[in-house]
Amino acid sequence: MNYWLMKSEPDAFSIDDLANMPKKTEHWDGIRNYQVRNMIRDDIKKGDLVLFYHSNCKPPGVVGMMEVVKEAYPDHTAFDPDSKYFDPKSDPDNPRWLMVDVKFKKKFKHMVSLDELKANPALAEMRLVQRGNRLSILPITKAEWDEIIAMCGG
DNA sequence: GCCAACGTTGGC
DNA sequence: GCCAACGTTGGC
Repeated sequence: MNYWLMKSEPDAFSIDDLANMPKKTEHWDGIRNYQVRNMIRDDIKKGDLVLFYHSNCKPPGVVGMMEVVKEAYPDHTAFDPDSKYFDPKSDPDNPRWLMVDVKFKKKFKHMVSLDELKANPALAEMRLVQRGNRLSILPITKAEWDEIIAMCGG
């Protein structure tokens, strides 16, 4: 069992949007970074738990929890010329981009803002709070997961 | 294979 | 809207 953090801009797709999906489940599409693609391909497993992070908003922070319910499969938006994620170099016979499906588990009573994450010494090693981090999916240790769950008020 | 130009992310 | 960080592209 691994732990992850996934970022989304709430204007585009928020935790409430996920909670309102049929079966509270959606595919996490649009990943166009090779490091993140490799994590999806190799490391993200069914049953893994994921923090939902709202980025590029006020305030940014962790707002809830979800679970991986389907492991890596081709990201079909790469083949759709009308999609903003269209990538003409992704061959349907050898897809370059992958995605997983995630299911809503819980919205935190108290969102854990980026400021709070940065202020907690136990989380100083998280890549999220280090400068220059731009990956949209990050691995989280069990200790970090437990720390953040303790901060969110359940 | 170097590296400048360019595009994107995301906090502020 | 600014801009630092940094990944990607493409000329050479």
